[in-house]
Amino acid sequence: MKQRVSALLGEKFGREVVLEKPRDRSFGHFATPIAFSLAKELRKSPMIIAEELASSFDNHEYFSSVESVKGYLNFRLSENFLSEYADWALENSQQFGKQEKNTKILLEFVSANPTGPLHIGHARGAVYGDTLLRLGRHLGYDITAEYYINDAGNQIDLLGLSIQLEGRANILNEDVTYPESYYRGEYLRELSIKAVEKFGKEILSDVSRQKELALWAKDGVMEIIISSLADLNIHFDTFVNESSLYGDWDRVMQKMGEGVYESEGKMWIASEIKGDEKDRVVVREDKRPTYLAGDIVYHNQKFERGYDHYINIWGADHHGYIPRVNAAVEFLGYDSKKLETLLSQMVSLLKDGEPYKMSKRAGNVILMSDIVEEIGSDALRYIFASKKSDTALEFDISEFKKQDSSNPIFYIQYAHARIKTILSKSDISEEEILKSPLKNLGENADVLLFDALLLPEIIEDAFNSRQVQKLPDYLKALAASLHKFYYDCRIIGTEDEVKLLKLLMVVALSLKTGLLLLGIEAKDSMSREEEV
RNA sequence: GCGCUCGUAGCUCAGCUGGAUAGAGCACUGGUUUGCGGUACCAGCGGUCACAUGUUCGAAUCAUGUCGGGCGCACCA
Repeated sequence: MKQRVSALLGEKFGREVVLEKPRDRSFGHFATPIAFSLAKELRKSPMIIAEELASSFDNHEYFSSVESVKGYLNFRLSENFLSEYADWALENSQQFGKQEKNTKILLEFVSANPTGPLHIGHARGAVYGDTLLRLGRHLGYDITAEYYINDAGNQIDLLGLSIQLEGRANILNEDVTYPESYYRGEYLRELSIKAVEKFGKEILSDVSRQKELALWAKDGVMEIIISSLADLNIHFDTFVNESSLYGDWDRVMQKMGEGVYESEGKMWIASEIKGDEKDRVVVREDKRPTYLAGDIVYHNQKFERGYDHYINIWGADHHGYIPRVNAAVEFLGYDSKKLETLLSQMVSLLKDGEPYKMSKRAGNVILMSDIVEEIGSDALRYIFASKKSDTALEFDISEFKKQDSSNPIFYIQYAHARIKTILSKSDISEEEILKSPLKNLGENADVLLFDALLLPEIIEDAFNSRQVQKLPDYLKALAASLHKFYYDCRIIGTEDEVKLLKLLMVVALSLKTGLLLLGIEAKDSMSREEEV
């Protein structure tokens, strides 16, 4: 809708036209301050330019009016335009807001270490990534969702050690002295029990078998991770194991050419000349590769797989890591502009205004699965999708347990359910509703229709700017419009029943489509008894 | 110390490719249709957009500086 108007104006004025939403709806559907920017070139006052421009739109099929107000140019779309667009949307409900794009994107997110269950910080990155994935796919991008499994390096050894400690303490009943760093949490007990079943008790005491134990255990941990992601409606297309990459190391190092060099018995990447603070070690003196080495091979592999664009979603504490990976990509002969790294920031949880207690049982972290159990997947997804991902966030989960308008997710779903209820109560058939033209609706209904039809540009804007919170914001506003309309205007039994029902169908379509893109179920009815 | 980032209503946050009177929810106060789900709606209260300077017809938005918070500054991942 906006694209069409924008294209029309761009053509007419021979320049890019900024279209914005007027603050007050009485100003019209779209507005542009173009007269201000033209004022300088034309050496005329913005008011006069706006007047002239406005009058040049007389009787245009798209607009019922074009007015100039204080130098702004305000457009009001015609009923014909809106009605035809609504018809199209209802007829192609599966396609509403969809596009075709010939771009292949590799989206890597979560990629949490396979050493323990996901915690609340991981959940944010997971929701953010999955929401982007859904938005992008809806817009027609061919996106692959990938999880990178760090199954090499110290943390894997630590996993083996931690299972042994747990098993020795609880199965062999030994007095165990705990080292400074090891993993803790309930999942280790289960893993140690299963390990004994599979390998026998000896594996708990044999230090030389730590690695064997860990490599077996990480698959179990990945199962836990994958299943808790599935609870959030998040699924990955591909998994890449870090351990599988090192066979390629020599070839990749060759490919880096002068990007790597040897010094002090170690291999370094010359990342400083590519804008990093300093050069970094990639292979230690004892020949063990560093974490960066794995990432270099991994990114090489990504680029060799031939995507048009790459997106990584990382925890914000890794932001210092971006320059060195970009440097490696450049040395490998690829365009680092194709690699986009987005950050997901810390989360602090409150419950009833108090800091949420970390669970000892879980090893002093807040488990994602605990929160999902407490407030549900829909609410958790909504919370993370509704805030900018790259700023720190604090939220109180008690707010999302309420069953009233203070809980936005409830509020939106209730709007959808209200529409479904009305539609089911009316005697008019769906066919009849669809045939009826959306004309002479009156001002309130007209506003609602326009709001509902705005969804496609919201989706596009949210994805392109990577600011997924624009979608939940929109849905909340649309739900508010609906509730207000519902309150003001009776529908069943009125003369306008047919077309008002059609209007509501358009609203429901946008709500449902929008919720789906957030990975949230659009309910057809709300039950009062239901307590999350 | 250096780098990144944030500072908007009592609280949690939107708004930031410069544009019309700075928004929402919560909290607080007061109201609502002889009606389709009141699980809703309306109104009020509440702001020096951290501070300063600059650029501009126009700055919450851009630039510079100051103050304050967070994160990073590994041959850990």
